[in-house]
Parts: sequence; structure tokens; C-alpha cells
Amino acid sequence: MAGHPSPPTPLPILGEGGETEHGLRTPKYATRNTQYVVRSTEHALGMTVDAARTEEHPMSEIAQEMDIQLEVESQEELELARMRHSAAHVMAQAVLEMFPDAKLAIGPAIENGFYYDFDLPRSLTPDDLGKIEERMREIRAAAYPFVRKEIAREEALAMFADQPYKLEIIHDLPEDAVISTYTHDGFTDLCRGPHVADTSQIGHFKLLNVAGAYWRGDEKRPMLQRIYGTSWRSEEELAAYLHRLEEAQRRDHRRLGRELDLFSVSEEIGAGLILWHPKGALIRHLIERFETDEHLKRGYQLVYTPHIASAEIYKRSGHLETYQENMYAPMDIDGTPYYLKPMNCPGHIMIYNSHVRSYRDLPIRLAELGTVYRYERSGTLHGMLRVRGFTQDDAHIFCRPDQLHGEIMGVLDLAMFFARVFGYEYKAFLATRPEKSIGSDENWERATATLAAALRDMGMAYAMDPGAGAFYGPKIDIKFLDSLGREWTGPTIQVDFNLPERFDVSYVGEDGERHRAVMIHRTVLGSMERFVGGLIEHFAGAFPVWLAPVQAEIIPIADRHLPYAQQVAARLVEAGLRAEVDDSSDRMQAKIRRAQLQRVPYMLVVGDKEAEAEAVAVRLRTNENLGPMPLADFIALAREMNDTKSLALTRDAS
RNA sequence: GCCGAUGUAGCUCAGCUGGCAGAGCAGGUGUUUCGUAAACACCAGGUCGUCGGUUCGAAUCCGACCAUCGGCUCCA
Repeated sequence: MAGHPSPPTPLPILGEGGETEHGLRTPKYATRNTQYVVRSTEHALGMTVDAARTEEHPMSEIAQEMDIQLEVESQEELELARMRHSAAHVMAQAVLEMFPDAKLAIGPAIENGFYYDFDLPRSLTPDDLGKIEERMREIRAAAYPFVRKEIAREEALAMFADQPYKLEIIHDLPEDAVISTYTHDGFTDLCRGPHVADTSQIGHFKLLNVAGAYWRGDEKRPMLQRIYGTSWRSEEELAAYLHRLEEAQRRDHRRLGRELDLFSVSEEIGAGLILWHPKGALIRHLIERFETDEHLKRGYQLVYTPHIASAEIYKRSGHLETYQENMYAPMDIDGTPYYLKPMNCPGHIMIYNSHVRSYRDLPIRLAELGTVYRYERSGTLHGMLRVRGFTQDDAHIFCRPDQLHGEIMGVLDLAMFFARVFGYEYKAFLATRPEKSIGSDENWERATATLAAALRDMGMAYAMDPGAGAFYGPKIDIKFLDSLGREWTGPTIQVDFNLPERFDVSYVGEDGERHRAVMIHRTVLGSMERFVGGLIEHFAGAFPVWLAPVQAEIIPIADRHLPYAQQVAARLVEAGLRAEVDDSSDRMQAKIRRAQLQRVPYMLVVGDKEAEAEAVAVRLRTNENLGPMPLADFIALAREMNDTKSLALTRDAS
């Protein structure tokens, strides 16, 4: 099976709908947001990701091309998108009435709603949104019909003569394109459609926010004002969506990070640099320990490499050519510039190259929890999800070409194992050669085919992500889907042709000759920062027992129960559990409340009865009350949940 | 980096058009000893993001910078 990658398997998860199961948008920085929106829109149109991507449309264009001519996978989705797209038109009318000089850009339907980009004489205020919304309601009430009209190119150019963005769109349309307009209540927009019959059908909507957005997503083009709105079939669905937005806010890792005392960012230390507090650090440590052990079991070897390195190595690796804008300025050490490391690869390669390697030594899998520093533009920083210093669970696999397939399968297996432990669903993407890339066509094709074959042999459905590979090789991106159905950066597996050449990474074959080794870059969790940030939101702060910083809060009812409470704590600690006694002078109710807010899995209430019977009254953070049980039984339960890394708090719970 | 908004006590937020900085929660002390999500009282806590300007007087007006938030672009 050489030559071409197999055709993409349709991705079942996309079949669930562009909207996630719960209708929530993926958090910013969790994964490539724009791509997500594109996918959703593509899906609403029934296009495959492949088809949309190969045409290399910028997101805005794809999103704009709502066209009934496209094959639609689900009638329901088409109708939703149509409704939302129509709402965008109605919004544009309202804005144009308010600002007669407004220049209109584009206004597509997106996941859960719509937006429209405008070039306006002044900045919009939240007040304006209210007015626009009000006017939209009037337009909806009037039930103006949407009228489609196909027009000649010249006519279109004349009609939109004072709308420069529309003119640009018309100019960019292919010669034979059908140009159509949609008109309602005297407002006409260049649009391929489709639309609902009249403005009464634009759904129950709410305008959410105003944001800046570059024309055509290009930072060199004008900055427009984008109004985001959401629209739903019924008032109830709208209310439910707004409620889900609030729920997502309640889980925001930045908020929970503070409330649960997991991490902070200090302006004095610097933006984008995470301070891990004891509880956050404990969670990270537990994950790292688990992950490290698992890697050792799977034949990886641990290494450590320095945080700074001479410019020489980054010259040779090509980082100074292709990655310098992400690297911090060098420091001078005895006349030689040294850089903070932005990646771990060069160090691992140096370790590989420290010996002559035989084909019998391969594969060599070098793993490091490697801390790297990358310059990120100030506007992009976001809690733990987008930072300037982070620790990757990085590894580089050096192998023979004939081992590549098996090694990739091994990484995929590891990735699926981790997804299961943390309770994530996932979906896979195969990213192929970008325009700016190096290496021979043959290498690219072979590597891409190998990745595709490994995915297939692991029985993993995947979608193509054309042109999204690294410049040095294709990759598999796996997205974790959290409990709200949102996407998070997950494992990535990259095949690299570049560095093995640059560093002459080789092995001696059976034939006694030197051969070029194949190199795989891979990370399973991504970075500890982003992964833990995502985990906080995934679990809404209620970590499974094995990760909970405090597993059991012991709550004495009165001070006279303190000695027994201490005794219980000692027994738990002895059993390897993390327990804490609430010895404050608060009432029991307040202690329970505090433990609840801290998402402590088990609350052990101890009073006279328990002290006498050497028991604990077990309350779960789910508000379930298990009642009194012998201390030994509780220890057995908690240990079992801990040791099996169960996502549940009790044996029978799911 | 760009567009817009915001920055007052550890947290959430008041403080109208310039005139002595406030509340609740958290914290400390004391009282209370209580059976499954907040007992009561008292106390302490702030260079109002930073720097500069206007003014008799600035948390409040102006400017620059820093940080954060919502997006764009980019990414682990």
C-alpha cells in the first residue's frame, strides 16, 4: 500500500453535528478554533473536511458559501444554518439602518449562531447591541419575505458599487459563477443563500458580543467589527444555550484555578508564566508520575536536556531560520549566544548521536517532560491554555523505516489508553503537506501513507486536514473531546524528514552500511499546562479520586470528636490516601459546604456514633449520602477507586 | 501584534457630574460544640494597575505603559 494515502474514513463524530452534543463552542486556545468553526460549517453544508480544505478557502469564504446546491447531509442542519444565516442578514439590515455608511463584509452562519463583519465609522458599544437587537425583533415581527435574484456580474458590480468588500468578493468569483442576491424589506445582500422564507423565521436570537476581526482573516487587511449572535428554533433552546454558556463559564479553568487554589499568574513574574500552587502541582505530579511509569512500561527511556543551548544547535536544526520569531532573544555566555529552548528535539538528537547506533538498537524512544519557552504575542495568552513557558510530555522515536508503521501504532495505542483513563472521547486528523515545506514528494507520500495505514490498522476513524502538516513532515492530530463535547489539543504524531538529514541521524544496518534513521516527534498530553487546564474544565474541578488533591475531608461534628477525626486521618494517610481534618470552629454544615466547594470526593462526618463504632459517615461530593460504614470498608473503597483510576466515586456508579 | 472593553481589600463588586475610600465573602480574635451546602460578635486589611499630566484638590479628567477579558491572527 504505497503511493497514496487511503481515502479518508468519514468521521462519525462529525456526523453528530457541527454543533457539539451540548451545543457549546470549543474554548479559545483549546484547539484551533477557526478550524473548528470551519468544520462545523462545512458539515452543515454536508461537505467533507477534505473537500473544503483542499480548495484552500480561508474560513470566511467557506463559511460564507452557504449554498443549497451543495449536498446536504442532514436536513435539520441545513435548516438551522439557513435560519442563522438569515438572522445575520436581518442584523446587517439593522446595522445599516443605524449606520448608513456601514460597509458590509460577510455574515455567515456558524456553530450555534451567526456573525456579520462590518466596517463602521465608530466602535460599537453594548448599548448599540441592544438597539440592533430591538430593531431585529421588529423586522422579524414584520415577516418580510426573502427574495432571491440572480444577476449578471456587471449588474452586481453596479449594485454594490459603494460596498468595497462585496466588490472584492464579486471580483474573486469564478467567471462562470452564478451571482445571486437576497432581498428582504428593501435590504439586499450579495449572497448565495439559502434563506428562510421570511424574516419571521430567523429564530429566537440574542446578540452576544462585538469583537475585532481582520477582513478575510488577514492581519494586514482592515480590522472590522464583528457582531456575534446566537439563534435557535425556540425560546427554550435559546435559554438552554445561554444556560450552557454560563455552565461553561462556571468551569472556566482560570476561575476554578483560583477557587481551588491550583495555579496563578503573577504580573510581577510575567504574563503567560504559570505558578503551580501545591494542589495544582500535586495533580500535575500525579499525572506525570503515571505517564512516566506508563512510558517506561512501553519501552521509552527517560532523558533530561538543558533549558538553554548554544545558537550553534539552533542554526543547525533550522530553528533560527524558521522559528526565530517564537524564540526569546539570546543571552551572551562567554561571547557565544545561547537561547532558551523552544523545543526538545535537538537535545534528544544529540543523545542519539552520542553513539554509533546499530539497527539492532532501534527503535530508540527518548522521552522527556521538557520545559520549553516560546514567545507568544501578548493578545494570545490565555490562562493555562496559551502560555509562554510550558512542559511538553515530549518524546522522539528513532527507528528504521520498516519500524515506522508499528511505532506509530504504538503511539496511537498509548494515546487511546490515556484518553480512556481521563474519560475523553477523541477524533483524529491526518494533516498533510503544507505549501511551505521541505523534502521529496516521495518521502511525503510514503510517510503520509504510513500514518494513514497505522490509523486504519488501529481501527481509528479520521479526517484529512490537507496542508496542515508541519513543514518537515505530515502528522496525526488527535483532539480530545471533553464532557461538554468541546475539542482540546491532544496527541500529535509527526514524521520528520528534516532533522535526521540536518543532524545526520543514522544507524548501521545489517549490511554494515550507514542508513538514515526515521524520526517521530510525538506528544500525548500536549503540554502539562494545557492538559491540566483542559482537565480542570473537563471535570469542572471535580477530579477523579486518584487526582483529587484532598481525597477525603474528615468533618468532626464537635470539638470532642477531633481526636477520633485525627485518628481516622492517620489511618487514611497510612493507607496512602490524601486526607485532611477540618478542625475549624465552624458548624458541620459549613465544613460540608467548604468541602463541597473544593470538590473533595469524600466527606467523612464523624460524631459520637462513628467514634464508638470505628466508622465514618460517608458523604459524596455528588450530594449522595452513603451513611455510616466501618472505617476499614471506606479505606478499601477509596483505595480501590484510587488505584484503578476510576472516574467514579463508588463501585457500582458509572 | 491588531480591534474593543476592563483594572478599587485575597475574592466578588459599590463609589453619580473631581472634595477625607465602602460592602459582602475570605482572614484574625473571642463566644458557640452543633448530624449532611454558610452560627454570632468584634478586629484587621487598600500608594484605587504603573508612570506622568491637568487642578487648590484626582479612584474619578487627559496621556503613555503594563496586565486582564472578548475576538482576530498564531499555537503545545
